[in-house]
Amino acid sequence: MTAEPLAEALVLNAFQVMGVLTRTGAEHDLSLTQLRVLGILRDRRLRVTELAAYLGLDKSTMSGLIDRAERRGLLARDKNPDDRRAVDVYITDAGQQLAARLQEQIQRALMPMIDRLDAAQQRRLTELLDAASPPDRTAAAVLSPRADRAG
Amino acid sequence: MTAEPLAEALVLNAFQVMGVLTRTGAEHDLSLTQLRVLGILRDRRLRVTELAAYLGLDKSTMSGLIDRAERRGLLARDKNPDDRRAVDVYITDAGQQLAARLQEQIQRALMPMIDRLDAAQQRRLTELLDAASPPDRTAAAVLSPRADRAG
DNA sequence: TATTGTTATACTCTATAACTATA
DNA sequence: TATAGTTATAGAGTATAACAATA
Repeated sequence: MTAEPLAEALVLNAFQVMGVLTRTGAEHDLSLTQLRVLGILRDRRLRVTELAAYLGLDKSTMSGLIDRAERRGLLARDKNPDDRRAVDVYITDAGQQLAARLQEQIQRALMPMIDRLDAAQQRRLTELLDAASPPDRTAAAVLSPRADRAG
Repeated sequence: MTAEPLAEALVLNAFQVMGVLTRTGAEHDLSLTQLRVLGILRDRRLRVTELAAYLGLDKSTMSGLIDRAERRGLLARDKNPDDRRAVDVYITDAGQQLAARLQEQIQRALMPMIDRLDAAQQRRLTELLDAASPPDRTAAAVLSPRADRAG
């Protein structure tokens, strides 16, 4: 086999983890993208364009995502006082509460995977994943706030 | 910190791997779902309902996905000879070639992550990911054919 | 002129409900 | 009756292009 077994394991694992995130989000009618928006805004207030950059999306896409989350009371918009073109986006209390619940639920849903390893293996896997993951502040921010501060 | 560091590492890593898959697919105008369809059909011929079950999607969703892939010449439909209600779906030569190219490109795109580890670490990470991942034949099948046969 | 954000438009992905054809 | 697949419909997510307001 010329195939890279690690590549295969990474892809398989990623699909399983994303499955957990997708299903957990779906229980609250949240897409993966909305999940990330909530996670990112948990400890930041960002303008529309900055948020779009975090997610790698167009600003027009961002407008729609914010609209729908705002309609549900999870986010809100504010005029930026320094630049009257800009719009700041921030999470509401309701959004904050939902984000906290999601974090718990995701951790719990990942437990079956984690519990397949003993404590030493868990530590080792964490180290290796951290070592393999290039610093990237835009990637996750779904679990704890500033989960992305590694970079 | 009560947070589970392994959970966080898994999520961060999953987003990075999915980013690679999404970007690679996008270079060929393929969504993540179309990528998976192609991967699954690489070495199987399935009926519409079976394919939908693999992906966890409704059969009506599946119809649309197949329509669009068929229009692009990547898949084709066949009447099932044994059950005249059923429709078999299979990958075309063009689809097979595209799938092979995608596999190469994905492997190459994952290399920056993999190369951050030395050979022993790579083996160890592969083992740990395999140990942590519950058997799941529906998850991946994006890289090599039968990448999902672990279960 | 360039940037920020929204809107109009179009396409993909997704599910639900209704339908046809077969079993 | 139940199952296989398609179609109609609706909504979310996405990008491109055009626009208004501001810098």
